[in-house]
Amino acid sequence: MNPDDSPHILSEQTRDAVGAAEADADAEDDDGDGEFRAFWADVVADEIEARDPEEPIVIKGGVSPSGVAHLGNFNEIMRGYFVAAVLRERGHEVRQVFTSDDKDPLRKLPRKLANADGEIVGLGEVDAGALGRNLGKPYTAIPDPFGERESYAAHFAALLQADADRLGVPVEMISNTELYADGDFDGVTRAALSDLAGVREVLSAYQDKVDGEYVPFNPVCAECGKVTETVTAVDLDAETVEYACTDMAVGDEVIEGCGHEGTATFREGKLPWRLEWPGQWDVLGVDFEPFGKDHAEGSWPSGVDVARNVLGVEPPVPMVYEWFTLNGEPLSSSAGNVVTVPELLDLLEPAVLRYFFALHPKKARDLDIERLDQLVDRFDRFERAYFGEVDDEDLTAFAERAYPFVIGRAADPPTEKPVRLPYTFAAVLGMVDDPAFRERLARDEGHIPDDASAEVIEAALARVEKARNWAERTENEYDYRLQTVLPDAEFDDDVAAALDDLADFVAAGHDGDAIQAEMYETARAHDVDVGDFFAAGYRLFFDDTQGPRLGEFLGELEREYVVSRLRREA
RNA sequence: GGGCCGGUAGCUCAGUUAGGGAGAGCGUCCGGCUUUUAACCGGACGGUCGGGGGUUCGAAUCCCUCCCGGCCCGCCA
Repeated sequence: MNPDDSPHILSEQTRDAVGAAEADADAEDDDGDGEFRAFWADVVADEIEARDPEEPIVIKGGVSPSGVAHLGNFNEIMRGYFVAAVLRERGHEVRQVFTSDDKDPLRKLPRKLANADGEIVGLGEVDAGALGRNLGKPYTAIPDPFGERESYAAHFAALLQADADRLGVPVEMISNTELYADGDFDGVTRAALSDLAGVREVLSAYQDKVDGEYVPFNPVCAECGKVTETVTAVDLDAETVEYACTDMAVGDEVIEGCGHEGTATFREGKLPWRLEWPGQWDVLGVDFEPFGKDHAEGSWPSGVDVARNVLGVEPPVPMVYEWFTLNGEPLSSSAGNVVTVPELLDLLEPAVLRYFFALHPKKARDLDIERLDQLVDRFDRFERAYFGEVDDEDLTAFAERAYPFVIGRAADPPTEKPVRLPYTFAAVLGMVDDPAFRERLARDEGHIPDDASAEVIEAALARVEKARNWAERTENEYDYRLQTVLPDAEFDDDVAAALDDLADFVAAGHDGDAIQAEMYETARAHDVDVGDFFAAGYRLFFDDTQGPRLGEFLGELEREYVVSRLRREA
């Protein structure tokens, strides 16, 4: 492979500066290097433009259906999204596609599945037999274990489509099975099978199994429906192959063939991955494709080779992205360490999630659910930087370029900064349910400007539900709620007497500051430790050992409720 | 063993394209908000930029080397 074919286009120090300069004739640079790019998607877009591609420019992603459409899979869509958005902003017509590689055979049972709502369930909760009986068959030939869609593949594709919709990404889902069925792959298949010696020579450099007998086509057995790998003859004129349905090794397991011998057309089977991937580039005219680092040293080099030397096409601009970890551990659906887009959207706004994908792809990133507040804080700072409120040149340069894409408004960037409640404060507001009360508390803390419109306020308060879900899910220190019924608690006599006195004080009508001060006075008067007294208050109102500054908080509540609660009456 | 990509403060990260001040947020500590608790405001502490060598007037940034981590180097995708 030519060094220029390295997929690490965001890592290299000396890129093809000449090409970039030609593509960007108005770039002003003194030393001849390319224009500085604060946003990686612009670097990629430069590479694409330098090739002078035909329009529409095609951006692809794709995965093989597996158990769960998790956050990592979504790189395939979101990394392309930013490049597509940048190219559109530069005036290009762009088509973003996503191939569901659903003619691949199911090779082993997934441990976990995601239902239509993106919730992760175990195999015990679905018709697992529908999967187990169909090992070896294409995903599109396997019933949906949830019994909702026409196939397992359709179920999985619908999940990703729904996630893309949730994040506002216009992506066109393409079924690989349909590409074969419609004949789109006929030409590629013919090219692969018409020069077997050439294909074997190319592939044997990457795969030990490729020998003088190897035929790069996997027919689907007409008898048992499984994807097979033993082709005994090729008839190019008829566009068919002869095959025998033999056993297939999958790791340590063996998926048994049925022994059937038959004939399959080019549309009744599939190409192996190393040919299929470049085949997709050819068929779909792909100009750019991001892929995970696992492909970087494996199928990418062979794909480049196949594209040029078997199919006679140029491979797309590549981009390797690093993998995410979740809570410090690798994403693994079998180990249960996965998170889906819908799950995350219960915890944060779509813009924050898009921001996460806008960060530099070559860095391995951990998504720490416990520390989700840090991610949101970083987004908020990123947003403030866009509006010129942060004294950080680098961040500001990145934000000025990337922010409009992150919030999905490249065409009409906002001119006013949205009102944002700090995430942990929003979590605190979750302790009460009344929106008006939430608004009053937020105003008291100065998080809502006096002249904010109803729409702005509603948008700001929308974060409260997210943050509250986060506090509940992680059971962290922000997870407390105002108790509507009297918690089960017992107090010493002197604490009880102090609570009664405080109740009288509140009943007499005082504001929050006064109540706060009185709490100290009352505690002293009854010879009660101040900490114990506050703890009693937190127990009564939150059934917890800690909470917000109590006196001022009680001043905001309905007086009658506070008085009766302090008297342990209701 | 070979190749690729990473390694910056306790945590999460920016800065590496374009060599010149080592940074942000969070956490911690101290202080303020009329006397502990969330929030808010101010301040401090905190890093041999993985180690070493080299180039340079000057290196987190370029080169070499070593260490650590992930991925690939069977099959599959």
